[in-house]
Amino acid sequence: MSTNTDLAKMFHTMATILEIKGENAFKISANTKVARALEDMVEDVGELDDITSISGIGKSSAKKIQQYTKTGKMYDYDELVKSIPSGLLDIMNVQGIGAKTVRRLWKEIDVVDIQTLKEAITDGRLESLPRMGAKTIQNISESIEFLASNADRTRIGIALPIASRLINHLKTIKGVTKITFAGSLRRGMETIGDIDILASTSDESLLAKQFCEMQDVEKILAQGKTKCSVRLNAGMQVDLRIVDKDKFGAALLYFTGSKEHNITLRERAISQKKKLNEYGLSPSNISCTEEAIYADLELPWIPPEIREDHGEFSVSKSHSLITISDICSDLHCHTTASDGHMSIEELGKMGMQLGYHTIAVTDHSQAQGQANGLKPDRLRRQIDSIHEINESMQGITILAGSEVDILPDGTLDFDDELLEMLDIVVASPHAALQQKTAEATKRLLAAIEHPLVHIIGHPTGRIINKRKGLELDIPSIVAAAAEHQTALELNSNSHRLDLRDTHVRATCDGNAFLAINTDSHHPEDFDQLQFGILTARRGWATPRDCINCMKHDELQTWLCRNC
DNA sequence: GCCGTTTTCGGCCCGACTGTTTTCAGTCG
Repeated sequence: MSTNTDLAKMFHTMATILEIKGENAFKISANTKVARALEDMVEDVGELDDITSISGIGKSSAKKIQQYTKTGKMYDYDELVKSIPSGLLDIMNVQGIGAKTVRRLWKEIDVVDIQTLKEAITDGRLESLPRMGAKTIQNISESIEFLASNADRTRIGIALPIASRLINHLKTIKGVTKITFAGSLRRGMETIGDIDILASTSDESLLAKQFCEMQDVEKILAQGKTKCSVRLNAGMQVDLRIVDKDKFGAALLYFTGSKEHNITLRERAISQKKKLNEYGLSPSNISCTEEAIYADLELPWIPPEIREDHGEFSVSKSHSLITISDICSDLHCHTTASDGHMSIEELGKMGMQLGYHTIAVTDHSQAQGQANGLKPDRLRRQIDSIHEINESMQGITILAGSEVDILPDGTLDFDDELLEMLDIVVASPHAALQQKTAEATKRLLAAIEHPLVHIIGHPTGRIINKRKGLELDIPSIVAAAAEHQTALELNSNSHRLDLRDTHVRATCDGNAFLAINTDSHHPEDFDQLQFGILTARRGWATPRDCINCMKHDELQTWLCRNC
C-alpha cells in the first residue's frame, strides 16, 4: 500500500526536478500523471502483472516502478535527486516562484533552500536578478512567511461553511445575478487548496471591489476585471471569477475541473473538430449550461464529484450516484453513556426529525476508558433501557448497539455472549494505529469474518492532516467484507472521511456494502452527513451499495443475516 | 514520457493577472 504512496511521491519529485532543470514540459506532465495514477490506485502496484495497462503509465515508467518494487531503489530517481540541491524543491512551494525562477536563483545567486533565499532577500542579491522589483520581492517574503504557518490543505468541513458564508454575503451586492462555488470544493474533495467562486453581475467593478474589501480579507493577491484573488485571515485563498451570464455554464465547467477532466474533455472536443474553453464550445457556440456542453460533446452531464478523469466519460446513464435524501438510517451514534452529549430519547427524536426509520445507539466499549467506554454490566443495563425506550417511541426503531474496539490482535473488546444480545455491532480500530499493513489487515479481517459484526467503523482510523491511520490491504479487506456480508463504514465526520473516496470506489466495485454514518456525539454532528455523501459520490457509490439506504424491513433482514 | 476508430511519429489545453517592461515572461489554475 505504502509502496504506491512512496512511488507517487517519487514521480512527483522527479516531475518537479525536471521542471527546475527546464526539461520538456510534456515529459514533466507525464511524470505527474504517473504519480496521480499511483495515488489513486487501491491495489499494490507491485501486485500487477502489466503496469502499462494503467492509463498514463507507459513502458519507461513501468520499468522504473518495477525496479523500485523489486529492489527498493530507482536509479533514475536517485540520479535526478543528486543533480540538484534538495532545498530547491521547498522553494517550489513558495507562491509566486516557479521553476524558471528557482533555476535562476540557484544558478545565478547560489540560493539552494528557503534559508538561503531569505538571506538573498536580506542582503539584496535577489534584486540583481532580472524582473525582480521591490513588489515581487515583497510578495515572495510574505509567501515564505505564509508557507511556514500554513502547510496543510483545508478540510472540507472548514472550507464549505466559509464558502457558503462568503457567497451569502456577495449575493447581496447590487447587480449580482448568479453566484456559486466551483473547484475542488464543488467536487467534494476531502481537503481544499483554495475556494473558487464564480459570479455573474451587471456591475463587475463593484463586485470586484466589494470582494476585495470583505471583512476577513487579509491580503489582496490579484485584482483584475474578471479575476480577483484574496487571502482570508483564516489562511485560505479565495479566487473570484466574474463571467458573462450566458457563459456561466462554460465557466462553471472550466473552473470546477478537475484539470485532468478538463483536458480530456477538450481533447474530446478537438477530436470532434470543436474547441472548448472557459467561454464555451465552438463552433456550435454553446456556453450557457454544463448540460448543453456535455450534450454537444455526446456525453451525459457528469456530476462534479466524479470529474477526475477516472473513467467518468464512459459512465452509464443508469449509474445514479447516492444523494443525501437516499439515507434513511444512521447506524453509529453516541450518547451520554460514553462520550456523547445526547440521551437515548434525544437520539431517537433526532432520527425522527431527520426522517430516518432507524437509528443505532453505539457507545464505546470498555477499552475506551478515556471516552467512558461501557463495561459489560453497564452495556447490559443500557440494552434494557434502549429496548424500553424503543417500545415507547413511535415512528422510529432505536437499535441497541455498541462501537466495540477491535483490539490490536483482531479480537473484540466484548465476548460473543454479550455481542449476541445487541441488535447491531460496529467494530472499530481505535488504538495501535501504527501497525504495519500485514498485521493491520489481519486484525481487520478477523473482525470482518466475525459472524456477530455488522459494520467495520472508520476502518483506517486516519485523521485528516493529523494521523495517517492503518494502511490496509484494501482489496483483501473488500473481498472479505463482500464474502461475509460485513459493511465497511464511510465515517462522515469531516476529520475522518474514512473510508476515503478511492476506498469507497474499491468497496462498491468489489460488491461489498458501504455504511455511511455520522458517528454523532452532538446534535449538530448529523450535519456531517453531507461530507460523507460527497465522499461516497466521489467513490461512485449508488444507493444500492449502502445499507443506510435500505428500507426498514430490508435492513432488519440484513441485520439478522447470521441469526 | 505517453498515446493512437485520423496517427507507431508528431502531437500533447488555454487564458488571466502581475510586475516589470516598454511588449511580455512567469506563474497560476
